[in-house]
Amino acid sequence: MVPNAKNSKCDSRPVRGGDAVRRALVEATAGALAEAGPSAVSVREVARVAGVNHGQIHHYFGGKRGLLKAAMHHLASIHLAHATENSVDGSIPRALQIAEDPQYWRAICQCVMEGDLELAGLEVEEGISVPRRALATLMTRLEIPETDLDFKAQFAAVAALQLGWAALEDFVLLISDVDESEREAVRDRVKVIISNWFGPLPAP
Amino acid sequence: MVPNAKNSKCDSRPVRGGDAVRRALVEATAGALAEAGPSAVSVREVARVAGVNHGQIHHYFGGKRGLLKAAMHHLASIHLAHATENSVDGSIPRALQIAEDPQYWRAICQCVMEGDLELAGLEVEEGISVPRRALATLMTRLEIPETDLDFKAQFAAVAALQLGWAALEDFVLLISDVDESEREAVRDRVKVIISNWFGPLPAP
DNA sequence: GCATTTATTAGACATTTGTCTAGAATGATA
DNA sequence: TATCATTCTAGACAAATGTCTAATAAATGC
Repeated sequence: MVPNAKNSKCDSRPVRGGDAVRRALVEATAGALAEAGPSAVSVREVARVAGVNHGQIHHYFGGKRGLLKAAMHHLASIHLAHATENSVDGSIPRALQIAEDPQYWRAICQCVMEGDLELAGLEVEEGISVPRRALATLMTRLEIPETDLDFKAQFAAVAALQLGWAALEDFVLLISDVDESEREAVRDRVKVIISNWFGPLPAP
Repeated sequence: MVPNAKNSKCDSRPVRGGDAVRRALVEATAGALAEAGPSAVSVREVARVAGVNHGQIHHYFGGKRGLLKAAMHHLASIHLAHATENSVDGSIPRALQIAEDPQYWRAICQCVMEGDLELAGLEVEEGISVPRRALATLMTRLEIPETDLDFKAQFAAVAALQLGWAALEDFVLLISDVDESEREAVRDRVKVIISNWFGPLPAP
């Protein structure tokens, strides 16, 4: 990675002050986490792009693990804010809203693929993870019995589709022979496929 | 990872002889590649589970990069053998046959997510990668014009579904609230969803 | 049996990693 | 101004990594 990165607000002047340092580190970590996965995050590299001395990580987060958790929590709270905000304004909330927060979902996929389920499942609210909450909402809304295996398979399929899309969009478009000029159109059509998956939802 | 692994045929007696060493290293690497991604592969660890001195890697493969390429090539050739063998016995070949070689597709996903497209796209035959070949077959079989964006979107969606499934099956089942006893049934239903994606295919 | 090639081993080497610390700089408070 | 807590810096440290090599062991060809 080039030392002269495109992250961090200024790059020339180092970041100062407790909150600013915390924020810069968390944001830089979140980016690296979604980009390359937890094990590939280097605390020294993260500190460099955040414009901060690497010793600060131990000071503010206790170590790499604490920094990763803080970054994941940061991404999850952003996503949760988007999700609730979307459901407030009248629009029907869909199964998972992966197209919205690709960084969050990419980070989840990275953690899962590295086997770090603790990190991937950290985004809980009242004991329930974010995707699990979407499932529960959808099932009550559609009045599905809890043991309907057909529905569970449908949900699992659409979850796999959306996670796969979030994590591998570029590659999927590549093997589908979609060039740059067609990307937007194809992406929109895939969104439609996902939206229509369960048919029209009844109003709450 | 525990040093006393479950890999390698014997574990007690070290592997000897050029071909045997090569094979043991490639197989151990393929496993680690699918499990944790290229950057997480340690040549020393791989040599240990293969029952081989780590110096052999430089001797037989020139270094880590060569070993990774050999492992990817190994997985791709297995998959290609399965694919052609399947299309011979009369059954209709489907878009991608991801459920068949999860190790291969997991490895592909790992490479893509780390940004190592060279490694992910190495599985070429006559200049065309494996997934790209599936696309071409399907399009000629269904007589789809090359510029049909709706079809490309359908193909991209099913590719994302299958890749996402291969890479994240455990996690998807987890968030879908599928417990151990339901796994097999749900998995079968998802296979059906994929098989019926493009409707019945005309005979070749 | 001897010579030559191949296979194998153990280790050196530089680099990178995460952790932790002693001390300097900074800022607030009294 | 003097005191104190916070913030920040530079670096030490052990562990792990990929690369490469000199030396030994084994096998092969004559």
